[in-house]
Amino acid sequence: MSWSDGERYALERAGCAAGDNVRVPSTQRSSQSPSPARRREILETAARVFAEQGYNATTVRKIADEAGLLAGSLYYHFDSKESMLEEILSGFLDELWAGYDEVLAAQLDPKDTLAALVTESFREIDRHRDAVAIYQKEARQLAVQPRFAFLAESQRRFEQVWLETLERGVSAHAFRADLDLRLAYRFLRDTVWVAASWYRPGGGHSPEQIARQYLSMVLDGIAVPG
Amino acid sequence: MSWSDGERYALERAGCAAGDNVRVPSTQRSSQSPSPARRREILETAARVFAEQGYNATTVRKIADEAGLLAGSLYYHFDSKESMLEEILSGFLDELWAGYDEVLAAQLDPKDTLAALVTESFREIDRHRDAVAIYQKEARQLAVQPRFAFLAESQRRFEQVWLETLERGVSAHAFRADLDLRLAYRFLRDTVWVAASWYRPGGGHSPEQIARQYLSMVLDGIAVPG
Amino acid sequence: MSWSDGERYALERAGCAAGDNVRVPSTQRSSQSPSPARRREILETAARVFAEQGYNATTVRKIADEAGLLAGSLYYHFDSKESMLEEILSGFLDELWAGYDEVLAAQLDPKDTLAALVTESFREIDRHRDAVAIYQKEARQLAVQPRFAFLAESQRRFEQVWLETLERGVSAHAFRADLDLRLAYRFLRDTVWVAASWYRPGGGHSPEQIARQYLSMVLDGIAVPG
Amino acid sequence: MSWSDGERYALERAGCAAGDNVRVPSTQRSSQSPSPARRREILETAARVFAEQGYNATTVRKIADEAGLLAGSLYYHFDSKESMLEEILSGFLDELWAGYDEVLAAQLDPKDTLAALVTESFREIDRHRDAVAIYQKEARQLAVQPRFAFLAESQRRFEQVWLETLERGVSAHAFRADLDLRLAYRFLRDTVWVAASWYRPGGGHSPEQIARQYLSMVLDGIAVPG
DNA sequence: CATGAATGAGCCTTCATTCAT
DNA sequence: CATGAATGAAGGCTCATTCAT
Repeated sequence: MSWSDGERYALERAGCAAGDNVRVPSTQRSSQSPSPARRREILETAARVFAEQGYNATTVRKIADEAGLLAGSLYYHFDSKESMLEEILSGFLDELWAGYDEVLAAQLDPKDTLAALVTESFREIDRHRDAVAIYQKEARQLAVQPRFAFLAESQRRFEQVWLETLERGVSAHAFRADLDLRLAYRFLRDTVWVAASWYRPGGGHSPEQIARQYLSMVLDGIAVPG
Repeated sequence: MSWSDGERYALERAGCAAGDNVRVPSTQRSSQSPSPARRREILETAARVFAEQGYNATTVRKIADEAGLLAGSLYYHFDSKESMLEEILSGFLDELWAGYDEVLAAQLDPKDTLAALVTESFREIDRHRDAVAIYQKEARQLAVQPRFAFLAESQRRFEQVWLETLERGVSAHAFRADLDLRLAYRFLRDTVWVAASWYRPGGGHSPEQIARQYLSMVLDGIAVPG
Repeated sequence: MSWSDGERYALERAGCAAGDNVRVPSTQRSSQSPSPARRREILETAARVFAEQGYNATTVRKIADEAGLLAGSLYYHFDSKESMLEEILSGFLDELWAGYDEVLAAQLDPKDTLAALVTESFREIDRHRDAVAIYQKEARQLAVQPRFAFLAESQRRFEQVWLETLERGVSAHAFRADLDLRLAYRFLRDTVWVAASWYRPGGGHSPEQIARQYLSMVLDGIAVPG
Repeated sequence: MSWSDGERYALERAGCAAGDNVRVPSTQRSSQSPSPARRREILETAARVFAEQGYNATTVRKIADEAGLLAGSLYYHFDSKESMLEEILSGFLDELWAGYDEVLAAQLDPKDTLAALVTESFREIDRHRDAVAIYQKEARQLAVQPRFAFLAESQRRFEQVWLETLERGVSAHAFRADLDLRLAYRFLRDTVWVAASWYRPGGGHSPEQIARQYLSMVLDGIAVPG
């Protein structure tokens, strides 16, 4: 398998200019504007603990301990445990969609689009490992709550983007015609995102390297053999 | 892609004679001796709710409600919420290993072994959908507890079996030689098990059909072309 | 001043057959039906403590202590601290309106109606002293909450009943024509209900005796006529 | 009913020279020396919010918000939330007693004294509406605390003054001899002060007008004399 | 077998208060 | 004078678990 220009484009893309976001974050600094540094620090701590122990199993005390303050003090920065979760997830999704939108705007051919999306996904896993892990574990249950409706919306758009790409690929004879596309979509989606459960940033493989390997396995499976 | 004898063997296997279990369940009828029927009924209810809402988010009262008794009454049948979880997971793993062991005992060639393992996995997903979903979500955190050491042990053996199969396949020139085998292992493992998160028993596709599709995607990716 | 038949009717009325209630209590035993005895016991304790210390200043621990159980155990009987408050207040208002409705149904002349209403009020103070005290102190702030809308509704009907009685009395030349009726209404209303703040059941005066004295002052004044 | 000289005296009295205070306020400028203007502004805000929401239900942050500073900044001006309350209540009582003392010093006859006291009370309601409302709601619970002993002391003196006036009136055949004086005292006291719960300064009626109406009802009753 | 009632530990959250800047 | 950030003590509530009946 050799890399097309499109794939190269995707794999080399470095900057992440914000495209049109999927949603406007409802938590734009809950009315106050406390020091963003401390705030982000706490949020990253929360994300890590949520990812490690699960959202429900995580106590705010634990977060506070790890962040070096008392449980009550968290509430100076955040409205609630849930609002931390919301901010973590929406922050991740916003960036993800910024990346995806840029890929889509490039109007690559189906195979290159798929490669670029996969690569972008691994980049997001690299950048938001904790958020992705949380997302994997909690999204299904959260999505039914009005507050987390943006998760459901994101899932919907996600499916649409990937399915369209697959369909375009089938039409263009880039992907096998005998695929059950919904199954293939799930296969791809899970295959990529579950990686967050074992991926460790800075662990020998760059996101791009992993993406390349995954693509090699995945693509040569669903591509029309040549 | 055509099906080898080994694959056919795997796909047709119906019975599930218990092979040598990985572990002896410590919870064989927690000291009382209630009607096994009611007991299983409750356990299945618990599994369903655990799978739907997550173990932590599930209250013992919710289980009781769905099973048609009061929360306190559960403790006649089970020692604790945790012991229900343990029984659910160990029951699933015991059956899984019974299936795997039978496959391994057949000493098929690498490609057929892999096919048979994948097929067996989808059969277990079909039979223990809730348990698999719970396993996916909770195993990592549970495995560190002594009580759930059998999870870690199972994971270890799981990795060993799959890696060996892959290695044998590379040696036999059945699988591509340029694979990062650990990556390929994770890829396979996740790809198969995550299916539990969307699979619905009796939903148009039999486990064997899904297995075949997955194998088609996966195998033609990792198989040596040509 | 001598007592008319109507007043005598009011003062002698003993039984309290439930007329048409103002509202259906939304808290009809929150889905369970735990022993009504213990439930009422706790509720009376809560009412007493609320009346003594104020609703906000009362901790559920305090209620539990006084009722002889642990704080958490209250939640077996009640959904929340607020639901106890609701039940206390609605129970009182339901009985009050049962009494008022019976008085109104008797279609007495204005002066007798007023006397009967005042007497009935003192009877309710006697029976629901704590509830009345709570009502006095908290109603204004509670009434704006949807959950306690029945308070506002009751106040509205209350004002209507009393104002009508006063107006009929003025028309019938039973009450002075030079009164500011809204002022007189408030005067009467407060005068009667504030008594709950100092009234002690079984303290020498029966509700009927106190009602008689109050009526004497309200109707005829404290000054020596002439 | 016509107005005696004494009543006229009472109704026309405008100035409010401070007589001998009941107590020396312990909070005279809590150790700092901030601008008295800002201080009073904050105190009035606090009084308003206390009156609206109740002392316990009022957060120090709410006061700060309404006063246009941060919660912590209040502590530059005041020692504590409680000290604000104390200052509000003592300020009101000091002025009230200044007025009462002046009335008493005039040595009017019982009926005129009573009229003057009532009128003075309505004037205080007009001037210190919030403080009176707070007093009504919180005094009972506060009075037991050493810090608020001045409330109990004031109540004691209050009762003494009114009871004496009533007794003098009965002796002088100005008031009915068949009254239960303690009951009459409570009747009068409540009747007057509860008005604070609905009185709105600048709402059509001057304090003197309301006082006149109340006196008319209290002294002569609402019934047409027979 | 099941219920009703209670326990007690722990959770999220609130809030008066402090204090360095 | 005021702010930003934190403290620490409660407070309301949940929930797994127990146990007499």
